Amino acid sequence: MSCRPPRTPAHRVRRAELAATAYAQVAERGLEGLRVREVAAEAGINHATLIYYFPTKANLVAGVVDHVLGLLVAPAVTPAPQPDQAVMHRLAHELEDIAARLERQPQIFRVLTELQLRGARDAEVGRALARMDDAWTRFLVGMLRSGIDSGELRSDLDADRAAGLLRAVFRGIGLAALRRDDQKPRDLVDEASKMLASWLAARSDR
Amino acid sequence: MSCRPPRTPAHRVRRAELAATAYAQVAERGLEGLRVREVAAEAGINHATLIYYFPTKANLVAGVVDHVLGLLVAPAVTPAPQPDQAVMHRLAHELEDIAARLERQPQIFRVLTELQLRGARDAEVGRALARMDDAWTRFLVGMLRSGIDSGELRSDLDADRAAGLLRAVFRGIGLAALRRDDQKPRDLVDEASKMLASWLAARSDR
Amino acid sequence: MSCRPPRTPAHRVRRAELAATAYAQVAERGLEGLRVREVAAEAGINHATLIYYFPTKANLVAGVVDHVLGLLVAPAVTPAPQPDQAVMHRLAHELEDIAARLERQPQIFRVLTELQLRGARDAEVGRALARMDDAWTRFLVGMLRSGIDSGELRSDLDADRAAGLLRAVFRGIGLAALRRDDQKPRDLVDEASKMLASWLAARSDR
Amino acid sequence: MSCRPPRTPAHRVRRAELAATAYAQVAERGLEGLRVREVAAEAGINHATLIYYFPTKANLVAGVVDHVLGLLVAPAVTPAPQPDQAVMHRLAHELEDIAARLERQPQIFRVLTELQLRGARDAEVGRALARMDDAWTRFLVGMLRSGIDSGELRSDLDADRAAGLLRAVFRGIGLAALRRDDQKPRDLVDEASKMLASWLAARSDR
DNA sequence: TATGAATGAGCTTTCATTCAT
DNA sequence: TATGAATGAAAGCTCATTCAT
Repeated sequence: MSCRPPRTPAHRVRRAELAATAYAQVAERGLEGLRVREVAAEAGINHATLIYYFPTKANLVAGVVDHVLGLLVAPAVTPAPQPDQAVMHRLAHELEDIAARLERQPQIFRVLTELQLRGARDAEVGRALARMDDAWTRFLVGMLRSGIDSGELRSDLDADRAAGLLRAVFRGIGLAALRRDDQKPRDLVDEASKMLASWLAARSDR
Repeated sequence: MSCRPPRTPAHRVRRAELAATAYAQVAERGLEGLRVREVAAEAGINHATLIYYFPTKANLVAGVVDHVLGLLVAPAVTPAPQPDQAVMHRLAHELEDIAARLERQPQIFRVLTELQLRGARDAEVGRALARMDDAWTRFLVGMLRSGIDSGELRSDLDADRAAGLLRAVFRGIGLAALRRDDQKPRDLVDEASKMLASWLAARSDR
Repeated sequence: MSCRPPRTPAHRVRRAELAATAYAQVAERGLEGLRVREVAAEAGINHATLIYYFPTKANLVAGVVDHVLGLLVAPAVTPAPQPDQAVMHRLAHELEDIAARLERQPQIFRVLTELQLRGARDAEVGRALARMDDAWTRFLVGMLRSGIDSGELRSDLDADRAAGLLRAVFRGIGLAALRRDDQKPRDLVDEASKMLASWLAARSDR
Repeated sequence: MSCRPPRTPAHRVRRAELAATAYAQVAERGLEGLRVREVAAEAGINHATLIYYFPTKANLVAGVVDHVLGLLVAPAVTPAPQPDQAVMHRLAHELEDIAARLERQPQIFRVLTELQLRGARDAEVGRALARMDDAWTRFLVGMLRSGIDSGELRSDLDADRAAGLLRAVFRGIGLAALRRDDQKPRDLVDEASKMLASWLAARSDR
């Protein structure tokens, strides 16, 4: 409280490392099971030292939020297609990205859900997630609009409403990570790809 | 612990009431914020009395699970269509049901998500949810199969995979309740209805 | 509090039975582990019914005291020798009695020790035990005096001091029940018999 | 639980002090009346601080056990006689030691009895007491053997059985502390000294 | 920077006891 | 007599946070 820690690069790096450790704990035990002492022990430092970097537990949770958002915007497994490519191709890439995450780091969806639930009661978490959601929505709307304009997508599509549904579909697929014995994420994504194509694509055969 | 209370009808009713109170608390403050004393206070009884009905907190959470499952199988807002009706009609009814819940009791999706997260770490909760999920899956698969057999749905549909995606879509729509300022649930559901139709329905025009 | 239960014979019998049940619980789990509900459950009645017979837990403990004292004065395994028999013979009988109890119902010494510890802090229990102890002391002193008078015991014996030591020896032997893997009670008693003889008996060989 | 406190000398000292406080509480109110909060209050610290040193109540009880054993092996009031002195003299010293404790710190016998009772149900406590008892037995047996070999004690003595009875006698004398209005411990010990002499000593006059 | 020690608010659970029926 | 329901006073324990060094 007296002297806030400096924002040197080394400090930032350390904070990021500790936030990653906290993220791992949340993935394992849930936000409810997050313990300051446990995170510090996992990081091999004294709990008071952790508090030096994150003065309150809320700060630590904010660090976890940052970490998750960082993971989400991180370079996907496959290189992102250019904006000038076909919309259906770009959507397929998004689905591919989700499938890859579901296979390699399913915890991210779990932690994200934990944070969304908390966001409803914690204004700071809520705002951060809302920002991310808005950015995602804008991205989807833009993509859909360009597809509609180019004639690749159905002309009677409402970009805003369609983006809302797209988000719901993606979210729903991500939530499959919460079931243990679910079917292969790959199958789910392949089927979703067909569904979206039949829904969005302009009917060239008419 | 020594002498368990009897299972008289009155006792069951009381337990159900208290579970409902606990459910409301979870909806408001999350599973993490569930407090035995708070639930008792809300119900206007001593906390020890609550423990008389639910000897442990885990029991109380199990009561919340039962309550949620009860809500989910409760008679939907509109009368359920008969199994001999068109599949698309029945699917539309499912969507309608979700929309109605999203408008009238959105907490149910919030609590359900809380329970799913806990289910990953709490075997008892996990089992109960898995049972529900399995029943839902069987229901969807059966519906899709009958549609495929009758020629109403695309003949090349894989009922199991399609049911998996359907579940994901429904789940994703339900999760819209976690966002505060989302678009109208009705719009989301209407759009989803179109999407599912274009995906599942046999192309009579070909 | 309003109406104390009647003292009918049936009532007394029931109280005695319940006290015996409580005694068994104390033997098993200690005075600290005595639970009103547990005793009631063991007796197959509602805990409130037990409270009807023993309005407070202290009453129940008093009942256990009575039960233990009853066991102690109960007809010993072998018929008690007449007061006109040799003192050493009567002492040997006392030792035999302890040995028999150590073999058949060692719990009695355990419970007795529990009660003695409590008696230091609970006036009611303390008084009851003190009465018993006094009676025992008087018995021993009388026996020793008659032996001294008759010339069977050493003439220079101080009956009061000797009785005190006798009590200590008996108590110490009884406490052997608190050790699990102790030597055979029989050996202990036999050895004690020799020790007391060499200490108390008049030296006829001098 | 996560990060156990270090075992620095200062820490050990503090633990010992707190264990002594707990010991005093047990002496005053019994093991049953031992309260973590009460001990902390008596020590002038917050109860959570006490838990910092003794993470569980069982740990605290173990600390009390250690404290008692430490008191028992502590340098007796009078300097311990050398092993080459007469056995009867050494036995007399043991009795003297008990008498001194009975007069100066009678609580030790009370607490010891509490612990013995608990040891029957608490494996950890039981083991610690068994170790002490074994050591004591070995000490007595060794002493008796040397006396028998040197001709100071009766040649027909069975060292093991005699040690068992000796232990019982000592224990019984120690238990005199549980009675409030008992005779002087000194008288008891003097009488016991005579008794043991007549029992153990070789009859030089025969 | 880093740490061990210390703290207070609050949690679930236990249990003897009371009471209306 | 007998019972199920209800209660309040604790109890042990957890944990984020503070602080002196």
